[in-house]
Amino acid sequence: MATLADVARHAGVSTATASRIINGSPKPVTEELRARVLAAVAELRYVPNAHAQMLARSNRNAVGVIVHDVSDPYFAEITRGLQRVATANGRLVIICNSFRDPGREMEYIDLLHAHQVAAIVIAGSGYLDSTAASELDDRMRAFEATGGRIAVIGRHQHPGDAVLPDNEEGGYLAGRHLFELGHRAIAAIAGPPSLTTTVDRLAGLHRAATEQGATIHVTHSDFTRDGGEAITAKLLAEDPSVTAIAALNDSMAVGALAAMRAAGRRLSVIGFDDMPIARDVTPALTSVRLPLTELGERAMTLALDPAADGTPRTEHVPAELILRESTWSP
Amino acid sequence: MATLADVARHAGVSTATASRIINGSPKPVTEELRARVLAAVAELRYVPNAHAQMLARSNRNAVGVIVHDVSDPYFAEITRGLQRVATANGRLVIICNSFRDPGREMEYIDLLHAHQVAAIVIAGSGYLDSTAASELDDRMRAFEATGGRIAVIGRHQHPGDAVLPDNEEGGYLAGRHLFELGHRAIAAIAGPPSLTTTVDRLAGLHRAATEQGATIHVTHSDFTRDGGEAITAKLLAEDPSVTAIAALNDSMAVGALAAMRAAGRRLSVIGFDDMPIARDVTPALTSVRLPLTELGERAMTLALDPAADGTPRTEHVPAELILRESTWSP
DNA sequence: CGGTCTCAGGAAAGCGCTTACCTCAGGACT
DNA sequence: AGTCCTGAGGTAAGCGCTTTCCTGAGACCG
Repeated sequence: MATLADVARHAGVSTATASRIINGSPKPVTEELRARVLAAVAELRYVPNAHAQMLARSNRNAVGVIVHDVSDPYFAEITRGLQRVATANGRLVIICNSFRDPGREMEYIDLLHAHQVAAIVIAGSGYLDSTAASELDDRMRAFEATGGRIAVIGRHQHPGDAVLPDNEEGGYLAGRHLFELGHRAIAAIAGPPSLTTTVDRLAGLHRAATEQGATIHVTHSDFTRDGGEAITAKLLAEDPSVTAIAALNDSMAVGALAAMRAAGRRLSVIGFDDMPIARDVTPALTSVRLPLTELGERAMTLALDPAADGTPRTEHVPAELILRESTWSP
Repeated sequence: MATLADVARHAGVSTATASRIINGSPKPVTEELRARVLAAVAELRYVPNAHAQMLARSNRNAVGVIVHDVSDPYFAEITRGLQRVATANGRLVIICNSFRDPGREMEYIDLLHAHQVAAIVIAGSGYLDSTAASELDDRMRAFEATGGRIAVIGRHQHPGDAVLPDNEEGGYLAGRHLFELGHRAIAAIAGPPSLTTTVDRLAGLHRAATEQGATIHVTHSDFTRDGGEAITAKLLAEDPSVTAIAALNDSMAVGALAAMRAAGRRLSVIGFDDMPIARDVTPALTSVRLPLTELGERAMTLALDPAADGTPRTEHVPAELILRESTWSP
C-alpha cells in the first residue's frame, strides 16, 4: 500500500510538499514539482488513507443515517432524500438498518459516534417504551456533547431538530373520507402499538370518528403486506358487518386487498403513505400521501446546517389525501 | 471529546493500561484498575475514535457495497443479502449508489479504497462500453493490489470472484413459455442495451425464438415502470398484431400492464425478477425469479472468505419460471 | 540470602497524514 | 551595501490509539 511518504520519496520532495500538491493547498509550488508529484501519484496508484486524514484534520466529514430498513420502500424513499442532500454537500453517508431494535440503534449511534460523523439522522424509531427511549436519549446526548448533530424524522423522545410528518392529520383525513362516503362500520389495521407513527395515525382516525359520534374497531398488525393480509382474512371471517378498512400503511392495504380478493369480498380500503405500488394494484389504492423524499431532504438539511441558536427546530410536513378507486359508498 | 488519555488520567493509569482494559486484551490486569478505568469510561462517556483505531491497528474492518440504487427494489433485495452476511461477520457496511454512472463508480471505489475497506461488492454495473469498463477495471486492480478483495454480481469485465445470475437461461425460460402458449408475435421490452443484464436476457429470448424458427421484436427502455408504460403505449398503437410482451424486468412489466389497461387491451405479459409486487398486480404477473437475496449473500461470502488459491471463483445461480395469471394462449 | 521467574503496569514508538513554523535564497528598497 | 520582504520548500509536532519492549517488585528456588 503506497503512502504519502512513498510518493514524496519517489518524487524527491518532502511529504509536506506532496501533501500540499495533492490537496491543492493554496501554497504556491513550482510547476515542475507539481508535475513530478502528480506523476508519482499516478505511477504508484497512490490513494490517501482516509483514516489518517480524518485523524490529522480532525474534521468530521461523514454523516450517519439510522433507519428501520432501507429495503423497505417507505424508508427507501426517505433515504433517497437524505442521500440527495448529503451527497450534494459532499458528505459520505453511512447507512445503518436498526430493524426497529432500540438496542441495535444504540450500538449504531456509538458506532457512528466512533466514526466521527458530523451528524446522525434517525428515522422510524419513535418508541413509546420509556426505558428504551431514555437510554437512547442518553446516547444521543453523549454524541451531541462532542459537537455532533442529530435530526430525527417523526415524533421522538429526544428534544432537538426534527421533521414531523403530520400523521395525526393524515389519520383524520383518512377517517373523514370514509365517513363522508357513508361508512359507519370501519375497521382500522394499525401497526405495532409501541410506535408513535401508529399512535398518531390512530389518533387522527379517532378524532374523525368522534366528530361523527362513531367508533372505529382497531386491530394491530406489523406494517407488512403479509401481516395485513392475515389480519384482514381474520377480520372478514369474524365480522361481516365491516364495510371499510383503514390500513395504516400501504403495504398492509395491499395485503388487505389480497385477502378480500381471496374471500370474494369488496370492502372500501384506504392506505397510507401513497407508495408507488398504490396506483398499480387493482383497485388502485386511495391513500394518504406523505412526501417521503422531502421528509428525508429536510431532515438532512436540518442536520447539516447548525442551528442558528441552540433552539431545537421543528418542521411539519402535511399529509394529503390521494383519491383513487379503492373507496366508495357502501 | 474525551480521548483515551483523558480516561487514563481520570483513572490514574497509563494509556496503555486503559487501552488494554477497554479492548479486553489478554494481558492480566488487577480488578481494581479495571473497575477504575471502566468507571472513568462511563463517567466521561468515552467512545473510542474509530479512525485512530484503524490507523493504529491497520486492520481493515469495513466492507463497501456499490449498487445502482438501494431504493430500487431489485437492489434493495440484493443489498439485504449483502448486509445480512456482512453484519453476521461483524463488518461495517458502507453502501454507495452509483446510479449506473461508471464515473461515480470509480469515485466510489477510490473512496472505499481510501477508507481501507477489506472488500468491495459491486452489483449492477455490467457495462459493455469497453472504455468505461477498462478504466473501472484499472481502479479495481489498484484496490486489489493493496490486498483488498472484490466480488461482483453479474457478468463483468473484471476477472475475479463473481456470482452470476443465469440471465440467459431466464430469458430462454420466458421465451419458451410464451412460444409454448402459442404466441408468435412477441415483443420484448428490454433495458438499456449497454448493460450485460439486458444483453444476456435478450440472448435467452432469442435462443428460444430461434428454436421455433421465429423472431422477436425488441425495443429498449430503461428498466423503470414509467418507461415500460410509455413504450408499451407506443407499441400498442403502432403494432396491433403483437399478442405477448416479454418485459425484461417486473417494473417495466407493471408499466406495460398499466398501458394495456389504459388502452383497453389484454396481451400476455411476462416479467423478470419476481419482485414482491408481481403477485399484487392484476393480473398477477408471471415472472422469471432470481433469488436476489441469495445473490447478495453469496457475493458477500465470496468477498469475505479469501480465495483458497488466487483463482477467480464463479458461482452460478439459476433462474426459475413463476407461473401466474398474466400469460395465456392467444 | 543472592539469583531467577513472573506478573502488573508504564514508556514510547509508530500508524499515515496535515500544518504551523522555520530556513534559505534572491530581489526590492533605502 | 545593508536590511527586509517574499516566495518555495522543508522540519517536525501532533491527531488518538495500539503494542512492543522495558521496569520494578514480589515469589520462589537452591
